[in-house]
Amino acid sequence: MRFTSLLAPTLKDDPADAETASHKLLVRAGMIRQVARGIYDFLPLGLRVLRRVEAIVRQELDAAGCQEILMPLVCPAELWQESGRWDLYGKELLRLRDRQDREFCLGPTHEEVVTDIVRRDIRSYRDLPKNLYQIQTKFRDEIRPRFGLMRGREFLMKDGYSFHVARADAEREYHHMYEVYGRIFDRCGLTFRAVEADTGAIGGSLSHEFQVLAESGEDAIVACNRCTYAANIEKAEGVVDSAPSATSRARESVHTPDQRTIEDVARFLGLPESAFIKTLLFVREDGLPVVALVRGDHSLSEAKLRAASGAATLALADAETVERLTGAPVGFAGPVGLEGRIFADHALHGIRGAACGANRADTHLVGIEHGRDFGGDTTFVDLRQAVAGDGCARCGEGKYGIHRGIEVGQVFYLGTKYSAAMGATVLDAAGQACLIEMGCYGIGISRTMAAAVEQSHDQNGIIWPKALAPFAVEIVPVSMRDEAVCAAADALYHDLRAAGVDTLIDDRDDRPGVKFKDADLIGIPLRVTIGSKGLERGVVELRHRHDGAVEDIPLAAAAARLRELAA
RNA sequence: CGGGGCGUAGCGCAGCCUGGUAGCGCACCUGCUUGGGGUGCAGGGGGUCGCCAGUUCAAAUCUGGCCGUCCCGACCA
Repeated sequence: MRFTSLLAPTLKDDPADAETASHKLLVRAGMIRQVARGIYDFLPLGLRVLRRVEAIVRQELDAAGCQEILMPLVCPAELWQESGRWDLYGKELLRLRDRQDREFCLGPTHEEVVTDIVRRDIRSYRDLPKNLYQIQTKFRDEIRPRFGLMRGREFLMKDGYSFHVARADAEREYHHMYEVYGRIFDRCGLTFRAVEADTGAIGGSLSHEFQVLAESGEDAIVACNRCTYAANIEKAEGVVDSAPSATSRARESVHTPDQRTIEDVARFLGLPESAFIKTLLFVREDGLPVVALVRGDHSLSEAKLRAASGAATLALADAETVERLTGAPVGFAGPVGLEGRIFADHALHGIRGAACGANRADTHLVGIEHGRDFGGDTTFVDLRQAVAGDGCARCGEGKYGIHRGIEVGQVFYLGTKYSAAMGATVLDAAGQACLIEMGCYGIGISRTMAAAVEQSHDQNGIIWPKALAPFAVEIVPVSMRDEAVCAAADALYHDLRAAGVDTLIDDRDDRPGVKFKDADLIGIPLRVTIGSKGLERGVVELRHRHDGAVEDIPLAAAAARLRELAA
């Protein structure tokens, strides 16, 4: 490709609306442009990178026995109503009506549609297993799109679905996909970790996320420093020392005017935060209130509460609901005498001498004791969000460290959630109808592109991993007005193209400094500079973007050398 | 949805407080110059100042509403 025919509008200044490295650099390098909030154009260079990620994903999936299909972006409401997600998915699901006033949505994921395919056309266990995937633009009307491609509303995603008769086979496929995902992200040149994950609203029972490690990541993940255990923080179980056991004492109520937060009340009463019972009220999607209790110095993992309470979604109760449930304004809730489904973290089991809200305005209780004052109808589960330094729940020896990650892929074992809701069955060998066992597997293609930039850039621009770079080699003729330089650059360009090396030649009539800056910004791995001084000695300069290493190579051997390096 | 910021030329910004002919840098066009890390000089084109209403002799500037966008929070296969 000649630079003069390429649309690559590079910018000197960071765009004012960009925060993260990938957002700034992808815009500056002329790869993407924002069209609307969370919606982007991909310009030629950006599209090339996107295609590279796609190609790797396709190759690995096809090699793993998956088949590519393409499902519609616009999906009929009926399918979503059948699975129940039309009502559960919330505003993230962009709904629209056609001219006949029929309801549709823009598909944010395709479990319903793919299950519909399978139930219509697969009748027999002999037709299984199948693993179907698509690479398609998705739309989710995110509450808060941000960070450029990292959390867009419209984005490119690979979503795949597996169908088996036997659960054991389905689980084997899950582990198979887990391996394939590792190969895909390895080939992309990314540093990542596969971590155990919450299954969230999509349901199912087993899930891993593939997290690209980067400071700017939106997710927190914990990893043991002794064993291989790693998990999303919302899922990770951590071992914590139990609270210093206080002596049992009589329950009494104390006047705590306007002391609402644990921090306030702890200071007011002169008690450690760990002596408090934090009481949080939520409302399930069906309106049922759910109460969570955690120790005052701990944070609640909503994902764990969601799992424990069997909720598809949970929302923190608003002030009005809190008053209705506790009879007190926000800030004075406590478990004593509270009705409803109550879940308490293990750390509260056997607690004594604790403090909590009294369910009365400006009042707290002290001397609270598990068993005596609360706990009769309380379910004790793990609700606490792990923190750095917690003991590892898996090996029992290591400690947790916390890392930031960008979720680029996730695999789920779904079981029969969708096949049951939508009646997807096959006849087994005995002629019995049985529900199909499903798995689903996603990769954020455009997000992977952004994650690569987050992980690999410097002050001057992007440093593309070889496998994702828009071109393998960039040729920079120092001057377009020097015939010998132009001839040599052109010859090399043609040799490389003939050898199948993706090559960009910067044939703009610009100063060399301009070309060097743009080359660094765009981030092609290999740069060949051809100038009159070098040509006099029969050499050109080869510069490696990733480490800045520079070497002179004979012009005559340049094509062969570059082909070797680019392979 | 709650809180905050911003909206002036393609990009980055000043001007707004204190109303009076719309400016700077980059980019772009022309000429010369320069040619191994964003050359230098000279000339030039380009803006209904987000939109609508109001106040005023006069609004980029003051007031109200709306829209867009960014950040924080709630949320998130």
